[in-house]
Amino acid sequence: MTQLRNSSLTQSLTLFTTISDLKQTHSQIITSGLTNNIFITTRLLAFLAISPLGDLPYAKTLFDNVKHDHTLFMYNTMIRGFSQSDQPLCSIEFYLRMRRNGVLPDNYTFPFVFKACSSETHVGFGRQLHSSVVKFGLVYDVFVMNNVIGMYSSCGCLSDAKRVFEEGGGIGVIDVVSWTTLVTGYANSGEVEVARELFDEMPCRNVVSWNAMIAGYARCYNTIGEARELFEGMPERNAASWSTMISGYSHCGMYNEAFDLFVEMVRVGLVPNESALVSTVSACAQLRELEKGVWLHSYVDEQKFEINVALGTGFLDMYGKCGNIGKALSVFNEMPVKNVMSWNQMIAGLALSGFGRQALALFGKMQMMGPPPNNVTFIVLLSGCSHSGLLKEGWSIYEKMTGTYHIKPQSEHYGIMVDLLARAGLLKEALDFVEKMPVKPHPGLWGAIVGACRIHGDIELGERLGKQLIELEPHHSGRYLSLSNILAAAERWDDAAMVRNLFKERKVSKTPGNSMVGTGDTGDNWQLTSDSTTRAEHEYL
DNA sequence: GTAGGGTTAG
Repeated sequence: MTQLRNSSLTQSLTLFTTISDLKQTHSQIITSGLTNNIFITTRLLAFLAISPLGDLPYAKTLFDNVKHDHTLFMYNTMIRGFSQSDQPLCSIEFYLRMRRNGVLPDNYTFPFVFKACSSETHVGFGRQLHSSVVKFGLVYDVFVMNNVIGMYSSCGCLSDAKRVFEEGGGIGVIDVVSWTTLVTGYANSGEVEVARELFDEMPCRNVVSWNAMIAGYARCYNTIGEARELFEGMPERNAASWSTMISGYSHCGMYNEAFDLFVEMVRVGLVPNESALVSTVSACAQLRELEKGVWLHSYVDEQKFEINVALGTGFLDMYGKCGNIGKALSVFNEMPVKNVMSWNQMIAGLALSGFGRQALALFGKMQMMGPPPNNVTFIVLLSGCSHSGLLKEGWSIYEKMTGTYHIKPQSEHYGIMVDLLARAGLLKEALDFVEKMPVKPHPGLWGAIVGACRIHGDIELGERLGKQLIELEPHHSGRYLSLSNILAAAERWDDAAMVRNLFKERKVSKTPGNSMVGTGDTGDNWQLTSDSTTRAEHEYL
């Protein structure tokens, strides 16, 4: 048996780079009888809980199995690990467990547990924690207080965040991070003007503060120009500044601008980061410009950048949207790690390229060896079935979603199901489906059935639904056109013309608000036009 | 004896 000395173990703990190395070392620790060594256990825990190569469930198991009492440091490590995981509630559980066991929190505990309650649903606990901070005399710790501000900000409680910020200012515990946190809070709550006022008031700014303000402006198409202005005028830029701007363009639908800025970033010799790459790939996908996407892919290969899940998913989306489904498949197959979005995107690519059956087959594989499907998986699958006319398969997917996976259908799922049934000519079934829906159907669902009635020649049903739909949405031009098309298909030219006239007279092609601009029309006038419908037209409807 | 923040991603 290998007898390890304490010091060599400690050394090896800082050296391993993979989880299997660590597990091997852990088993050596167990066989060497060193499990009672608090320091070694702590080092292991920290690696497992915090390192990107870590393994949180394994950390939890180790935590639960230590022989001695847990130290404050161990609790802090677990709280920190879970605060940046997908189960932040576990941080709160560890905090409560710590308090139950009589361990007192310190200035390292609070920042992470505040992060864990940065969602509207946990603001109540956040408030309790805030009063604990006061009780433990930590209001002079700027790290703790900035996290209080951050917690209130991301929970949408801007007035609380502002109050804490001002109180901090009163006792001299705010710094550039406090300002930036508050600027971000206002920008994310849609109060970008307030964010800008604060930004202008800042006693000093650094590159992160500038990036935060740019991100606030870049969120929205109306203000992206301001974002670019700040970007051009800032004293220094880092990779995040560029990727903030690029993702802003991509998010606002300005895909060419996103791509051009990425090219500019590379041209000036900067190394793009993960998020710049992901945003640019997504812009190429939206542009449906295969050449740009291929250029980006070869650039990534040349630079020997690692293609992680997000980037890989972006590439397969791009190839799928640009019509190169074979390349999308090879990217998908080569991805070492795939998440639910990667699978969804690949299924969508197949479905939208007309490979409905292959999409279903990939879903079968996903059920066996992939992550659990989510609501998006089913949207993608159902629309694939609808696209390829796979009626029976669509029904069974829908049943699997609600039965096996207990996913509650949303309006998207309902819409696709109606489309699927109506396209297949099952008009009565589609109608039945809409009438039995537990939520109020969107008028568009009836519209889909009316359209299908025309294609399948069910004039009677189409006419009845078409009239109802006009009553439901008298200002929607498409509703008049659907009815008119149905009547024309039945060669009832006079009726069809009457509906078209009605539509013209009601001026429904323009919304009342818009028609008043530049035409001299008044709202009353529009109303009058609407009322001037002839008796025959009224009777027809 | 060990530690920490605010910006960017599908």
